[in-house]
Amino acid sequence: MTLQLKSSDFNDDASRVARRLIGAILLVDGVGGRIVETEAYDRDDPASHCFGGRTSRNQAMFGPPGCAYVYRSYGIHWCLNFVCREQGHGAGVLIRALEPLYGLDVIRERRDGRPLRELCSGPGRVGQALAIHRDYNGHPLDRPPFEVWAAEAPLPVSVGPRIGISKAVETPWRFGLTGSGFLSKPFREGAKTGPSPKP
DNA sequence: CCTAGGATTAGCT
DNA sequence: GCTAATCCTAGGC
Repeated sequence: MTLQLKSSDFNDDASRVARRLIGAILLVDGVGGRIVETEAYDRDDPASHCFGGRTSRNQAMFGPPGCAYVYRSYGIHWCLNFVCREQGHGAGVLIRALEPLYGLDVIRERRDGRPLRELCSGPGRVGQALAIHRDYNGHPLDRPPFEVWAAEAPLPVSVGPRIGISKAVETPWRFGLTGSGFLSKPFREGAKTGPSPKP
């Protein structure tokens, strides 16, 4: 944990940011862990909340890069995204899963004592574990309560289609730490890219 | 104004 | 595998 990401690190294509975030450490009030799964969403992407332009819900995604975009999912869950690209573009990275490492007691309590594997393995679970809520919408990620620390070494990253969407279902903008036991779902075999572990 | 449906999860069959 | 839970936005009239 040596390099804290700043807003300029997010001024890039969402897919590149999404891949680069695998292995990074995300903390909210000191609680969190290693990011093991992300998805990219862009403006000209029918699956994105930004598709069709600016609305009251998605306005944070059109704000400065390196801020949070928080949305309510299925009326139940709060999901966390990192805003990407230049201000006004409309792009983001959904944080889909963490390997919980910091503040485990707090996380377990918020997650009702569920098993370790189920604490942060899904976007709604991440939201609950880190106590994400609407007041964080638009909040800069390089200021408290957020901290995002860069991954320290190149890691094996799996790539595949995004989950739970009905449009652009084939776009391979889901990224995951290869072999992690904390993914929301496994990746198809052979969906690897970047450095891979020796067989 | 009205309402369909969603970047999900947990619990049950 | 199936589906209820639950809110609120976005889009239609």
